[in-house]
Amino acid sequence: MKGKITLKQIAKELDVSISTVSKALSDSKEISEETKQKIKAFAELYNYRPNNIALSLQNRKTKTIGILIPEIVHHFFSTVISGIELVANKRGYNVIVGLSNESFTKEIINMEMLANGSIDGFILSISKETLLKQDYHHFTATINQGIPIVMFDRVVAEVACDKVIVDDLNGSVKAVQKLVDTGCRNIAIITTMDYVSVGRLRTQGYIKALEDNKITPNPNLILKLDDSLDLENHLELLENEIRKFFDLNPGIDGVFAVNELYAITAMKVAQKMGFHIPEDIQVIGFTDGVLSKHATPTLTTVSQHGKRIGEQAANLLIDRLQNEDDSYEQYLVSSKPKTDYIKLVIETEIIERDSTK
Amino acid sequence: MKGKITLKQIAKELDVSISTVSKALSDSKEISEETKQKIKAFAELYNYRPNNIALSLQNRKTKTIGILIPEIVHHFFSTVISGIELVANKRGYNVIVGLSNESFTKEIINMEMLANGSIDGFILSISKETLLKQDYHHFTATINQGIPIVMFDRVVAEVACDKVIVDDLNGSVKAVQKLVDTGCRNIAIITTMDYVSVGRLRTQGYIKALEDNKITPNPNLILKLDDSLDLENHLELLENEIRKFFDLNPGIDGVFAVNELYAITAMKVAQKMGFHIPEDIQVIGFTDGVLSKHATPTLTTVSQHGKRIGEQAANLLIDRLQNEDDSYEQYLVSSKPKTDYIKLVIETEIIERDSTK
DNA sequence: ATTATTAGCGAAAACGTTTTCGTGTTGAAA
DNA sequence: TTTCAACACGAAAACGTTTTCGCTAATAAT
Repeated sequence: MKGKITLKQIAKELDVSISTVSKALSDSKEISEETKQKIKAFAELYNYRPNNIALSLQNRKTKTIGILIPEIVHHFFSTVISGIELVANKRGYNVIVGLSNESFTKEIINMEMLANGSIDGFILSISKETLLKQDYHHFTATINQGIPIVMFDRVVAEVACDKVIVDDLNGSVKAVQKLVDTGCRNIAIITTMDYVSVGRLRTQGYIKALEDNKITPNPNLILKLDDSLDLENHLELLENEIRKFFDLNPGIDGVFAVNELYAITAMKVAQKMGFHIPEDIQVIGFTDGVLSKHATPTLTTVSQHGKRIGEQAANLLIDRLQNEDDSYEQYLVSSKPKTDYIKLVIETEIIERDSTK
Repeated sequence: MKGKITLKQIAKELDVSISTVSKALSDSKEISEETKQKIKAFAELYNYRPNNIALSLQNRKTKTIGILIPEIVHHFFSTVISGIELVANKRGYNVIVGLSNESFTKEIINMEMLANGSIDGFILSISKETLLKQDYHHFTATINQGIPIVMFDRVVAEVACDKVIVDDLNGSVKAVQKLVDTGCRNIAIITTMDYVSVGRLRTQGYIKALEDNKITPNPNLILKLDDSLDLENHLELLENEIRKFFDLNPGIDGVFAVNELYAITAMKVAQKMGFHIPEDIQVIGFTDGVLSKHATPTLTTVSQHGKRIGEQAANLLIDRLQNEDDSYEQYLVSSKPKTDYIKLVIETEIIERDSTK
C-alpha cells in the first residue's frame, strides 16, 4: 500500500494498454462494458486517482490560484483569503499563498516562483514598498506572459487588470456623515501617508463629507501617521502621537480613523484624558475586525466585507481563466480580443456600536 | 512576448537539440563554451525559466507543502502559517493552504485533493469534528501512501507522525501558579469541552497547579463551555454564561481562561458587575493575540509562540522530505527504516500585562 | 461472396524537463 | 598510417496523463 498506483501499473496488471485503462475510467464508449467493469473494479480497489501534476502538464493549467498578500496575520487579509478559498474550492481550484511582507523584492521573488507554471492566475494586494517605489513592471510582465491578475484593496491604475476594491471614498463619506448627523462639528481624521491609496481615498472622503455639509476642513484636524514606524509594535508611540494631536486640538468632538488600531487607540487616549465616549467624543473606524467588537465601548466601524471581496476576486479570476479556454482558437486567429477589465466596487456598510450616538 | 519560452523553442531557434540547451543552461561541461554562451544569452534574452510542473513530474516531488487548518481568520493559525511560510520559502518550498472549517468531510476532501501529487507533505491541525468522531483513517492513509504529515497544536496520539505542540499543561500550571503567587485563593477556570485536547490539557494544568499549592480544586469553579454554540458570534450567550458563573461563585478572585475570547469576556463581565481588575479579580488568558494587547486593562496571557510552532513544523517536515531523498535506495533494499517520530514541545511564556498584579 | 461498418482495443504523440547513452569528429599518441 | 581518447553534441527514455489515429475482427449490407 505504498505510493499511488498509476495507469501504467493498472494496465500491466490487467494486461491491457494504458489507453484502454484511461478510456475505461472515463467511461468511454470505445471500451466494452465487460472490460470497463474489470478496470473500474481494479482501480477502485487500489484507490486510483489521477496524478494532478501529470494532468497539469498535459492541460497546461494547474487549477490553482496564487494569492500574494503583504501579511497574513491580519484580520482583513485572512478574511479575504477565506473568501477566495471558498469560491476557489467550490469551482475546483486550489489556493497557494505567498507573503510579501510589504517588501518589493519578496513580492517579485514570490511572483516569479509561482509564475513558472505553478499557478493559472494571481489574486494580489500590492505591498507598501512597491506602492512607494511605483515600480509595477513585475505585474505587467506576468500579465504579458498570459497570466491574469486580479488586484484587490491596494490596487493601482497603472496596471491593466481586473480589480476589486472597497468603496473607500463613499465609506468614509458615510462615516463622517454619520458623525455630522449626530452632532459633531469638529471632526478629526487619523490617517496614513498618502502613498497608501486607501489612506488617500479615505482622507478625500472625509474632506468631501465635510464640504457636503458646508464645514470647512481644518488641516489641523488631519493627523497623518507614518506607519513605517511599525506602530503596531510600538503602541506608546502611537498613543503619544494621538495625545499630542488631541492636546493641540481641544475642540474635537468626533474622530474618524482609517483603521481599527488608530480608532481604538484614539478611544483609549481620549478616555485616559477624561473624555467620555460617545458623549464627549464619538469615534468611527474603518475596517471591521476583532478589536472593534471587543473594545470598550464597542467601536462603530465601516465594514469592508473582506470575505465578499475575496469571493468576487476569485470569481473574476476564474471567469477569466475559463473564458481564455473557450476562446483559445479564436484568440489565435482573430486580432487580440479587446480585453476590457472589470473594476468591482464593494459597498461598505456602517456597523453601529457604542462609540457613536 | 506571450507565454513562457520552452527548451524546445530555444532549441529550434538556435538549431541545436533540446538536450544541448538543457545541458548548456545547467552549465554542463559536455557543451563547448561557445555554444553555452550563445544559448545562455538567448535564454536570458527571452527570460527562460524552467517549468515547475514539468520538473515536478520528472522528480516526482513538487517542492510545496500543504497546510490544512480549521480556519484562517484566527490569530493563532495565521501566525503559524506565517512561520511555516518563512522557513518554507527559505528552504525553497511553496505553501498551499486548505481550510477544513472544522468539518470532517472538508478535511478529507482537501487532503485527497492535495495528496494526488500536488504536495510533498502536510502540516495540519485537526478539525473539531474529526476530533469528536475520532476517525483518523484519512491521516494514516496518506501517511501509508508515503506522504509525511506534521501535526501541530491539535494533535492526536493515534496517528504516528511528527508533532509540534504547545506545552499546554505546563503553560497552564505557570499561569495558575502566577495567580496563586499574587494572592488568589479562589481561582476559576473557563475552558472548553474535553474533546478538544488543548482544553483538556489546560484544565489538567489548572488542577495540577492548585494541587501543587495544596488547594483543593473546586468543581464549581470549573466552567466548561460548549463552543459548538459559535460563541464567537453570539457574545451575549457567552456573557450570560459567565455572568451566571460569577453569580453562583461569589468568592472568585482569579480567573484562568483557556483562550483570549473567554478571558476578555470574563474581564468585561466582571467589570460590569463592579469588580476591579486586577484589584478584585485577576485574569490570565491562554493564547496571545490582538485582543489581549488592546483590552482594558491589557490582558496577561500565556503566549504560545505560534510563529515558532510554524517554523519548527516546517523544518521537521522538510527535514523528513529531504531525508527520504537521501535514503531512497537504502530504503528500497533495507528493511523499513526505523521511523521514530519526533514530538516537539514549544515552551510557553507568560506575558505580563495589567490584568494581574 | 464481396464490401462496408462498427466495435474494441493499442500505438504513439504531446505536455517540458533531465539524464543516460550513444555517435561522429578531431587531435594526439603509437 | 592506424588507434584511441577526448570533445561536442543528439536521440531517446522517463515522469503520468489524455487523445487522436489506426488496426483487426466481426457483423451487416449488397
